[in-house]
Amino acid sequence: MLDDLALFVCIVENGSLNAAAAKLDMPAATLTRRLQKLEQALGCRLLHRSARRLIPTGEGWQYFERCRPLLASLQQATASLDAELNRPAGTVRVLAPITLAGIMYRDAWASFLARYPEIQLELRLANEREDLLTQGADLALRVGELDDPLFGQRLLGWGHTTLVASPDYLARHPVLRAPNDLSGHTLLMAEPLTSWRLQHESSGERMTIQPDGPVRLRVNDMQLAIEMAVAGQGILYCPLRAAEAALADDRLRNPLPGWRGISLPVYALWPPQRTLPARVRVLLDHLLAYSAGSERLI
Amino acid sequence: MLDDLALFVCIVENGSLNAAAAKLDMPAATLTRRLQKLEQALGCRLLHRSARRLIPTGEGWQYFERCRPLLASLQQATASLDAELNRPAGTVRVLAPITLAGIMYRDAWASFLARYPEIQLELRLANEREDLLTQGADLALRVGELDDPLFGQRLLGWGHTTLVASPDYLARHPVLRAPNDLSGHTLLMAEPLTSWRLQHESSGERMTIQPDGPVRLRVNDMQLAIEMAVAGQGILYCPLRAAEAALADDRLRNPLPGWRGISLPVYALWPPQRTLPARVRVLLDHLLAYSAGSERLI
DNA sequence: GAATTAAATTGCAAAAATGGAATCATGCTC
DNA sequence: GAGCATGATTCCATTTTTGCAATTTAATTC
Repeated sequence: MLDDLALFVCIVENGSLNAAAAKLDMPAATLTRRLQKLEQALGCRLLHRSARRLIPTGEGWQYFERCRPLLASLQQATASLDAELNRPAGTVRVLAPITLAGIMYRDAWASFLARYPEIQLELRLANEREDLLTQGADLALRVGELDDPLFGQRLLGWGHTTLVASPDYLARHPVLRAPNDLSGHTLLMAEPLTSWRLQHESSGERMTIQPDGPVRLRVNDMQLAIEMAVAGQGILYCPLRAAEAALADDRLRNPLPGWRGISLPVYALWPPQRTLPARVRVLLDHLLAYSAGSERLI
Repeated sequence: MLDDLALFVCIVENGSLNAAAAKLDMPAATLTRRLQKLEQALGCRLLHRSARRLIPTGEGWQYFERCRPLLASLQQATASLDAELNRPAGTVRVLAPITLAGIMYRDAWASFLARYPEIQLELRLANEREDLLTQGADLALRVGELDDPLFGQRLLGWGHTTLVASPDYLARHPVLRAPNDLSGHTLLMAEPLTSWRLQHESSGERMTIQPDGPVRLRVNDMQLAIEMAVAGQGILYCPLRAAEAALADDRLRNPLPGWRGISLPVYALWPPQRTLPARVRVLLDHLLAYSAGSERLI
């Protein structure tokens, strides 16, 4: 109906069925019939047509004048939207765990923003896994294995974890020899790393510790947790990357030599759709390149 | 495409395919498929849909926001136009011979205008038969038989004609006994009555005279021609109705007793279309009623 | 006035859309 | 956590629409 109206407008604009047919790249026969259908639907004749002339009726003119600007706006709107959506511009909404985004990918956001000045990045950080669809997000970063096979996903890299404590703390407390020794220590818990999963470096043996008893501090800010560890307040299980600087200059050490935290896969996840909008596509590519650049060690 | 977009907007407005299907009175299956087709055409997903949820994507929201107001305007425009065109309002353009409209139907226009205050009447008067379509006219009045069977037509009545001359003129000139006697007289010709067609009242015998020789005055204004006849300038062939008043008070007489001008059919003619717009319909009805009221004697 | 020609329309086979029923998926209740 | 109920999707017979070619129509030219 609206499409037929658009055809009618095109016919009037071009002055004949054949001209409109050429412009629209469809047979004139179709135009005739759809015009007839439209006239029937509207209950009035729109064009007086004979083999040689094509003259709008009074009704035809009225419909033409009233509908043409609106139809033109609509077509322009869809065309410009189409162009916009196929250009890396607009808002990209990303869901990510707080620490992952705030520490591991901090530089990735910065370079992304610098590279795509027309994209507005909206980071919605939360340690809880939120629903991509209800949040209206374009992309999510997830740590750990994914369960939804319908969603698009790519492995970005691996997030390494480690136990840390300050030399000061270690000097004041019993030496750790095995993971179970942790139960005698003061522990700091940084969400969302509530399960401490360790792996023996040579044997590959794995252990999972649920530090539920003697936790001195539980905080959902990784930076603060690390500062507390540096301050000698206890042993912390945290992303390797977050503690890198402190480990490098010996403000923190691994309290359990021979053991390290396991590595968790970091995935990018997006809603099921065949083709990703350009603005999301370029972010994904950027994140992939960034992860590869840091040797997938996050 | 635009129709599909309208469907999409309706789906978003109603929150689900089934709700939209109910409102639009079409099966949900159709909605699904046309939505899929639209998404394919636009090259992006518009709605995240699962069995229980229906959430517009970023693209979906953009299309929705941009297109909804335009689509609403369009639908409203067509709806209001539809209502308007089915109401006796707007402009009616009428083609008619000058004398017919100016003298015979003068009162009809007046009463029509009084009765339909919302109609603008546009009378395009010309003695030449002009093309309804190219003139963009809704209705034409035509005197004499019509030849185009495709156009809509109705007989409005009969236009009687007559010969007239002033008593003064008749006293100064030889008495007429038969039509051929006209050739000895001074003749006044009022366009478009260039063929003088006479009929014997009792025998029905018909004669056509082409007064090409001795025409004193040829004018395309009937009123002026009559005034010249009243002034005794010659014999005039004119519509009976135009001379009625002068005949009644003996300023004019029939110069050829026993003969009268023939009667010509007066038709209303309109472009081929099944249903006439309301504003034209009421004018036609009005003219028919007017003609019947004057006993079809014009 | 007859032939020409450009344009709209129609006929027919093929392709596409439709409508109703069955199926599949998933959030909600018990 | 299993069953239920709702909503999207798919299947298939039917109707509608399309595309091409042939036909008709009417203005223009010779």
